[in-house]
Amino acid sequence: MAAKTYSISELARELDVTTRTIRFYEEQGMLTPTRRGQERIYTPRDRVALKLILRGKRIGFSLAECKTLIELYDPQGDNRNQLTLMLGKIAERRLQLEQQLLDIQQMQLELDTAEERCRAALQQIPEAG
Amino acid sequence: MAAKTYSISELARELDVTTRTIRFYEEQGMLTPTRRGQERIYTPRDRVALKLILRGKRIGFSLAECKTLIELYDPQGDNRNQLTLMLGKIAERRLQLEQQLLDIQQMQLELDTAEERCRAALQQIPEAG
DNA sequence: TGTAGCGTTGACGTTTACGTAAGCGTGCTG
DNA sequence: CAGCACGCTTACGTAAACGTCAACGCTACA
Repeated sequence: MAAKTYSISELARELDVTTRTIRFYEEQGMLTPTRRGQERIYTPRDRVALKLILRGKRIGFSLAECKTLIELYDPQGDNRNQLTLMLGKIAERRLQLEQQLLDIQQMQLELDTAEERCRAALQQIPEAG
Repeated sequence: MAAKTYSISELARELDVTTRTIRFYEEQGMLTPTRRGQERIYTPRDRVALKLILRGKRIGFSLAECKTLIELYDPQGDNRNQLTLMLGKIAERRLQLEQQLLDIQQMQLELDTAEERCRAALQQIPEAG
């Protein structure tokens, strides 16, 4: 059974990006859809890669960093060195993610106090019109 | 007692950015140090603002977004509309942070399986030299 | 048959976030 | 007093991440 495939505009609609963006990611070697003639055909695997990219971007990774995320996902590891390198990259990412968690928690705290200040200030205003 | 102040290079060293970057943030209206002649003098408040910017950047906020973070921190709220607007912005940020938490958790899971695959593959390799 | 929708390939434009270099003043210090 | 560290402004350069045409090909369909 042939797995489902997607057109570029299907993917674009579903994941809320432009087709230009998808083609750009391909230019950068982050996606490698097959072709039917000229037309790009995307597999579920391509779709996953694209989602990885977008998720990475949401937490501020550069496209280059997203690319390594895809490499982590792809089972390309064949020799010992590659694999050890890969484990290193993974550990690096973990550290980065943990820093981001701290940053987010810190920001949430700051939003708490900001909101408190706002509400307090609103209390001070009798009943503005 | 006058609070501590900082020179631009002190801040740069401590927070690991270039002086160029600090001046750039000022150009963008995100920092407003006082002057002693030409020289910029930074207060602890400026330092906090800078830290907010850097933290924001680490989790992928644009400088424009970081600027609103600073506004949230600054008690500039004086009239009712401003304050209500501010509360809206705060709520927005919260949603964004929660999405980022989800993204990070998801990535951590993916790193888990990536690491597992790596280790499994390493087991397969007898004892490469 | 034309026109609307989907796809393609260039190629140039734009915004963001700084880097880099030139040229200058200030203040210590060997 | 030469040189170095530190600071300033002005201004051009640049990499990343797309946006925005232009010009074209297929297919369906009213």
